[in-house]
Amino acid sequence: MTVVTRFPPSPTGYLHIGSARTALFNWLYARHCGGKFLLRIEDTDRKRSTQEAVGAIIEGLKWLELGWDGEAVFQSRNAARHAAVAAALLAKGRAYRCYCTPEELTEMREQARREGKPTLYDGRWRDRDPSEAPAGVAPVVRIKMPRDGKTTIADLVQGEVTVGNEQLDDFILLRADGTPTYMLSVVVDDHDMGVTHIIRGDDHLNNAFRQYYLFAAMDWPIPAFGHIPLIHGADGQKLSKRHGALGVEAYRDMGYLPEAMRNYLLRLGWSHGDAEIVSTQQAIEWFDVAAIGRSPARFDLAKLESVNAHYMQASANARLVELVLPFIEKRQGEPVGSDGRARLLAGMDGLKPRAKSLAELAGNALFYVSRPQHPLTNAKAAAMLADDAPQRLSEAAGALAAADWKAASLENAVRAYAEAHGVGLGKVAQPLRAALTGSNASPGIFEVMEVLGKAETIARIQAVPGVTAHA
RNA sequence: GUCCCCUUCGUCUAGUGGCCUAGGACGCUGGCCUCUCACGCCGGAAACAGGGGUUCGAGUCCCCUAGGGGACGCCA
Repeated sequence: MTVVTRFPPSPTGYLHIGSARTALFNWLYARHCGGKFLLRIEDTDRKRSTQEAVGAIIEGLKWLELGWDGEAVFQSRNAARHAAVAAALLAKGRAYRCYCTPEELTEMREQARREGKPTLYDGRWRDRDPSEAPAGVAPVVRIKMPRDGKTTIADLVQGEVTVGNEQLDDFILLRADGTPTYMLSVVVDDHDMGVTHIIRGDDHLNNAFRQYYLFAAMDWPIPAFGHIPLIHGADGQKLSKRHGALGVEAYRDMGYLPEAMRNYLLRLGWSHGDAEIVSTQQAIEWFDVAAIGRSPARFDLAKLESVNAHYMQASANARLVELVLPFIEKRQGEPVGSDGRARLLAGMDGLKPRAKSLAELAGNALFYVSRPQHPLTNAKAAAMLADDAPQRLSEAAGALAAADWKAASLENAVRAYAEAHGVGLGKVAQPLRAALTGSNASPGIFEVMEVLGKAETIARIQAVPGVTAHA
């Protein structure tokens, strides 16, 4: 049997982080089994679905590099088919028309709650003769669910879950206006698309029991279910926009790499022994729904950053330059020239172990594309330029001018200068750092000089107020 | 209110009755390295929610309590 999984977002917003993980798991499982991963846009709620949301979701999946097989299915286009299935169920006697008004249903629920009973539809039209139908009320179509006994689902993640059938009411298949409900649409589409494994958030666990009987009523094979726990915010509460339930594009814009995002999301709920850094290839090989944990996980930005830092260090310098460019250009408001790009590439080895995100990398790399402006805004760096620093810089510039322009020889020159004047290396290196980078923290200063080149280095030193032209 | 699910360091987790004086990772922290900041390396603090069973033996199995989450729509 070929495994077929699907990801069915409703296009009412961006692709948020929990959905992204669900998509990842479905994608991994399909790839692991050599099966298919399908995308279905559940746009049956015409009022809330938007074209922008469809675009955002597709962009999000593409960014995460979770490719789907075949064309995306738009659920709204299958409405006629869904209605036909409801009609078939009606003809088979597995469904019936219900003439209750919304007000009547509300009253029914309120009373049930008052009496401490489950707030479910009581089946009052299940066996009533259609001739009793009130005039002027358009009926809905409801499925006939079993009235007693219990139902057990062997969930791939949760294990065996049993519920009393009295908890399952005759839910609506077709609304009064003839349009299908979610419950009908998913089942019909999952069947028609040949879905074999439904892996989704455990907020759908209850729905599985209802859908189970809908498949059964049509004599369709019942797919396997795997309900994964939801992701919570750092405070343990439901993930909301305040703490992490951002669209994946927000994480992209914060400067996280897609492979880091995948690795982080993978470890949120799934594990393989002590493995932390798991390549996508390795994940496909190892992934198993049974290894997904059953308790909800909290979203932890610090860990994401750490994983991201790992993948940044593993990235090729040229790729990092391309990825960081937009961040730098956004910060300085103008394009980076070819000199700047060349410096970024040459300096990347020193830059990348110092950043956990592309945004941070951009901030640290700014000095390579534009000169520090005096007076420096960085107070600590400004302090390094005080007192006798200008004199040291003037003299050091002289020592530098004679050196071969390589980090090692530049270092030798500065060390020799410091020794000759009886000062620590830091006394010279720190003013140089402030002069060249405008900051008190940077890659190794001799590496910086090499990358900047002789002319630029000397120019930046001479730009420091109080430094006398020497070289 | 009814039903379902969950509960190991702050966080993500390993653990499937003895290998656990509970392991790893992030974070925190002490140190080393050092031109700064990182990286890296070495070390530390830090958890089986509580209570009953079952068993020679329980983090691992059962029950109860507490806490957390989810679902109860003519939304998806």
